[in-house]
Order: sequence, then structure tokens, then C-alpha cells
Amino acid sequence: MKRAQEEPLCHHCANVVSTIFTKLTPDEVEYINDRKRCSRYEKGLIMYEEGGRTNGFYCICSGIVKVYKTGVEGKEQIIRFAKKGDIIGYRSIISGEPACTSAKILEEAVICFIYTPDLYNLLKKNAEFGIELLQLACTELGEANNYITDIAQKSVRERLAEVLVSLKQNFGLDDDNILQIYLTREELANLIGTATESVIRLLSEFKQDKLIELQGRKIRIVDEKKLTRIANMM
Amino acid sequence: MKRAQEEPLCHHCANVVSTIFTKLTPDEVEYINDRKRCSRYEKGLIMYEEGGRTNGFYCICSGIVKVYKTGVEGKEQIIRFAKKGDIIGYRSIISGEPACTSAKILEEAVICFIYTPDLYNLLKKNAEFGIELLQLACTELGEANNYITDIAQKSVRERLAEVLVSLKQNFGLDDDNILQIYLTREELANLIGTATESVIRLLSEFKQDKLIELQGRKIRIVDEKKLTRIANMM
DNA sequence: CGTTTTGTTGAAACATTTCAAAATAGGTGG
DNA sequence: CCACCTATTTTGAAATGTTTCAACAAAACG
Repeated sequence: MKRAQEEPLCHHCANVVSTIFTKLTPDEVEYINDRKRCSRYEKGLIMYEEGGRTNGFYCICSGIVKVYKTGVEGKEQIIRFAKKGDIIGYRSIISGEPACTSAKILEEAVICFIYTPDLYNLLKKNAEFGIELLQLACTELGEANNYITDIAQKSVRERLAEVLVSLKQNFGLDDDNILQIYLTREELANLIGTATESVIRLLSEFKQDKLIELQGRKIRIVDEKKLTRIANMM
Repeated sequence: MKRAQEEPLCHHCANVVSTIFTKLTPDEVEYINDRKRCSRYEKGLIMYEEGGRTNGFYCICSGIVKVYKTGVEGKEQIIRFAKKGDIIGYRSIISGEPACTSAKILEEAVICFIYTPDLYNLLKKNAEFGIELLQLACTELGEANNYITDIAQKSVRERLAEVLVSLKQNFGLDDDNILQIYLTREELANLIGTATESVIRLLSEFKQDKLIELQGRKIRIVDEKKLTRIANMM
């Protein structure tokens, strides 16, 4: 069957044992497996846009997705980068509001789509599953509160150092200590809420101070400890 | 009985029909009613502190609570002001993390406390209730994302105008158009993430421009339309 | 190979913060 | 209820971090 190739089985998916889906019964996994749609998304594709409505949410099997808002005068504010195992787009279908963010593929991705009615069926049937999703939302809420405090109180320099450290924690380094996510200077700027030029200047300061090395968009983390200290991370 | 005076009945509580508790059955309302603890809290009292653990969450019957984080060098970042009908402190008991905020009484309050095990019992028994709480968390998450974008992209002037408008929306005006929440200049500053002096200067600019009038901590909203325009609120 | 996007640099402009000093308001104990 | 003490508010001036603008270099792309 063609479908079997396009649609990986949920039973074999690593996400099912490590994410909100852990509390599903085998039957429920089967249910999701039958109803989800899995697709490959090319770099640059926009999955959904702020202000719009979706009729489901996404579970990322591989790749990287940029989740962002468009602020005053069209300036992009990046909320997060989602990767393997992350769930996105659930917020708006739960709260019943239009999407408060847009999502764009940063690295070619394989992503499953689960329809709102199917999600609600599971939520109604399996309270434990609901609690899992609630936990996820609460964790994200805590992260958002931290982020608010950081942006409000820290300098651009501190925030850049912090972002480098937290990107390292989320996306890791390769054998050469190179950050496994490649962002433009502008994206870095839109993540920490500053001007592109400021990011460029501060990155080359960090380079001079031997905290990082730069090769185009590749960033080698040389001295994470000092970066952490600069970031004022507790 | 003394208790009857201290402990208002949940069945008569306006919060039970307007908040996450709407989906509870009469029996479950009874359950909560028997197990909650309701107390009066004096101005200035700290309900819980960032980094600590609580064994339950709070439902506000009256009064105002300041929810805030302590950032670098002890600077307070106000996350929100909670009032009648709001639920606070649920995030950490759900996510299983220590509290990410502190909560302090701003205006004398009557607040009910519900124990974690009782919450979990309801969540497990009544999936609809869980969905309500999930919706609340998702709505707050959307608000947090908006706030991040605002702080990152708007000027202090814009943010101050925005905060005045949104405080009006949340706490209302009296017959004299005076904002029904009284904050120090420092608290306003800690809400929008700026220096106290900046708030003072901008408030008196707004006053000169006939957008507001000031009498100590009382702020009269004179021209909400213009404030909204300055705030770049869409 | 030309065209567009991204990255870099310098200099000037700007918003905001910081520091200091004084005025005012608020609260408490005598 | 006054007097005192503390916290808050206000103002000015200087310092600072960051942005903006402009021009150019380099890389990516079709």
C-alpha cells in the first residue's frame, strides 16, 4: 500500500512514548494512527498563520519549525523553535481563539496532523491524556513567564548569550561543538527582540572574547560557562 | 457554626458559574465546598513565593493579587494582577515544578484554597473539567505570547499606554473615570519592564497631552481612544 | 553571471537608564 | 492628633546601550 509508506505507524513512533501521548491506551494509539495525516514539509513552507483557524494540531517527527508572531510594523517575534517530539498549534484549537502565532518550516520536516474532533474525543475519553496536555501547557506557560522577565530586564548582550546557551540545550552540538540549528542574524535578532545589527556586533564581540567561533551561520560554542555567566542564568 | 461564617458556600459563589468550575456536577461542587479552605488575606501578605512548593491552588473571591517574578538583581517583574474569579498558583502544581512566580496581596482579599489531591481527583473523574482548565492555561499562554511580543518590540511609551488601557479593561473605571486599581509608579514600571522614573515622566507627558489626569495613585482615563492609538493596539 | 538576500561596519540619533538631590505623601508610635 | 521617620514621587543632567541609516562586501540563488 502506498499509504504505509507515507504514513509511519504511531506504534513505532518515538513521540508516542516520550510526549503527551504516553498515557494513551493501545486502542487509542490505534485510533490516532488511523486518523492522523503525516506529511513531509519543505523548508520555507508556512504551516499556518497568525489570525487564522486550523482544524487540528501538529506533532513533529523530524525537522525544525519556527513559531513566531508578527508585531507592529510587521516585525517578526520568534516565540520558539519546535523540533522532534514537540506539539504545536494546539493552543488555539483548545482556547477556541484564532492562532496567535504563525509556523514556518526552518528545516525540512515530517509532521503529523491530528484533527480537532479526534483530539477532543481523546480528551473526553481519557482524562489522564488531558492531564498530560495540561501539564505541557503549564510548562510552556512557565517558560513564557521566564521569557517575559528576561526580555523586560536583561540587556541585549545578556539575552544573546542566554539564547546561545538555550539553543545549545535544545538542539545540541555536533562533534565540532557546532550548534545544530542554523539561523540568520535576523532570526537571532527576532528571537531576542533586537536589531539585526546589534546581533552582528555582539556576536563578533563574543568571538573576540573567545566565547564562540563563527563560520557563516554555523556557531561553535567555545566557552559555555562564560556565556552562561554573561547571560545571568541562575 | 463558626465555620459557616468563615467559609462561604461554593454553591452560592459567583465564581462557580463563571470560571473553570462551571463543568462540575452538583456533587463535585459539594466535594470542593467541603474541602476548600477560605480565608481573608491582608494587604501586603505574601501568599506563596517563587521557587517554593504549594500543595494547592487559589481561587479569588474578592480583592487583588499581584503575581510577579524576581529577576536579576532582585528586580520585580509583574506578570499579572489577579482579581475576583481568577485562579492562581495552579501552573506549578500541574507542571510539577516549583512556583515560577510569587503572589502578594495588593488589596485585601477573600480567597479559597483547594488542595492538589482534590484537584487531581476532579481532573481524573471529570474530563470536561480538565478541558476547562486546559482552556484557561491555553488562553493565558496566548496572552503571554502577546506580552512577549509587546515587550520585545514596543517602546516604553507604547507599553505604558497599552497597560493603562488593559488595566481599564480588567479593573474598570468608577463614575469619575478613575481606574479601579491603585498602583505605585514602581509597580507600573515593573509591569511594563522599565525604570520608575521613566513611568513618572511618561505619565506626566500623557497628562500634559490630556490623555489622563493624576491624583496620587489614582489615574483618570480621559482619552482612551488616543491611548489605544499610542499603544499601537490592533 | 547577474540579481537578490544576507552580513558587516561606521557614525549619528535617539530613547531610556542611572545617579543624585529634593519634595511630597504615608504610616506609626508617642 | 501631631511629629517623626520612611517610602514614594518628582526633576534635572549626564551617561549609556541600542537603534537607525547608509553604504558596501559577501554569500546564496536561479
